[in-house]
Amino acid sequence: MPRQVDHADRRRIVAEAVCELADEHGLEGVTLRDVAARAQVSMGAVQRCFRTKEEMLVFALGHIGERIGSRVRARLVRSPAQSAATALGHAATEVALLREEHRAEARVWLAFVAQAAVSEALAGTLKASYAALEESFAGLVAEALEDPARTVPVDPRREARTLLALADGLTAHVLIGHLTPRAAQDVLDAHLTALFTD
Amino acid sequence: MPRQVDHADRRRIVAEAVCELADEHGLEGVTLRDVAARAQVSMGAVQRCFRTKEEMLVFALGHIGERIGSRVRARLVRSPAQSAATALGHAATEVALLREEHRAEARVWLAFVAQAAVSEALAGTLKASYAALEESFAGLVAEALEDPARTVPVDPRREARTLLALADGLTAHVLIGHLTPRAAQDVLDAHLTALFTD
DNA sequence: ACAGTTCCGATGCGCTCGTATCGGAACGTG
DNA sequence: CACGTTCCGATACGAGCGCATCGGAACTGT
Repeated sequence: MPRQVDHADRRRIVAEAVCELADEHGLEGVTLRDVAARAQVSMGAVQRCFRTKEEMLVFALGHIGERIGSRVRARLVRSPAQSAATALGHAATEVALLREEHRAEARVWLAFVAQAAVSEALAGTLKASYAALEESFAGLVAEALEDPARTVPVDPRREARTLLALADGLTAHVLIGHLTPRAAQDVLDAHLTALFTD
Repeated sequence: MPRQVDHADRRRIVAEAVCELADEHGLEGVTLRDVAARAQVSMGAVQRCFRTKEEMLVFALGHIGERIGSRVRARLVRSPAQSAATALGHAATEVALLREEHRAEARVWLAFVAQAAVSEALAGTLKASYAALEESFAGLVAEALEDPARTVPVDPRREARTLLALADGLTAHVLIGHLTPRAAQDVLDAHLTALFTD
């Protein structure tokens, strides 16, 4: 067996470059040449890792989805003593990518979501990510609201979907400058408070 | 004065073509040639209406924003006798573009939102549309919740922002296939019900 | 009818894109 | 130390892009 290369690792490096460029110029500003340059490899190397550009984009989407998902999961288990409600608030904030240092990820994610509306391959990857998030959220909502003294019954799945959609919508509105991150956080907090005080 | 052409009208026709193509192949699938062909005019005519492609896209965004906005406004005044709460529900459904026949508009809108995250020109137009919607919604929320018997005070502006973000998030989730239109409508209805029964 | 102005369809240019190709560098193996 | 395999950098290619150009069609006012 002659010269071998860690393909998995290179794919990750390339995916990072894709995300950086998508953050700066949008998804359509991502070209193979620029990606290769940013990743400090040759175009040939990129082509060896991914047969086509679409394959590269799909991998990059999965990569960033994995990163966000694992950060959310980390938030959920960091402090086992916290209430489910608190955990849910943290996780939702994480999903909404409101913190300044995650603005880039938010832009990339939004670009992928828009593209997924017309690309079956991207849509599949995205749906998997969202399904996993919805599951996590639904579990947390159920746990946080299992108080038998509640006057109004709540559908955990529906509340999870609400939270997820709200987080995504807030992310978009922050990105285009309609809301400040602070205002978005305020909206999110108010929604959660209302959810847990009914 | 020699031969004259209704430029405003042609711009509208071209904008329609832009939206149709953006719906089918995403915003980056929109080329001047395809737009001209779809609008049944020559490329030269398109170039006469819009100096650059970006100018064309900005106009198209404004055009579709105007269409959606006026539809929302129509919903708000159609039946003056309806309660503010009902009007708000209708308007929110309209903004979320959940009805099948508006799916195309939703895809176009999402494409523009994503692009606006990296394009100042588009972001400006979008912000104006959202600001107007938020204003309308905030007014309706205030009207619907002016019941002095309410136990918990509500910030109309914040609720308007919540509603707007939720609607946008739901739109995106429907487009990528994570939610069915029915499920999205269900989420929206539940949110409004909770808002008006607290 | 003619002159003057506006408009636009056709065409070309320069560029960038994604992809295909291939010769040689790199390296484990016998 | 060659040999064989794997890898990749450089380059070529055809397609498609946005944009510029321009000659003549179309139409108005005289």
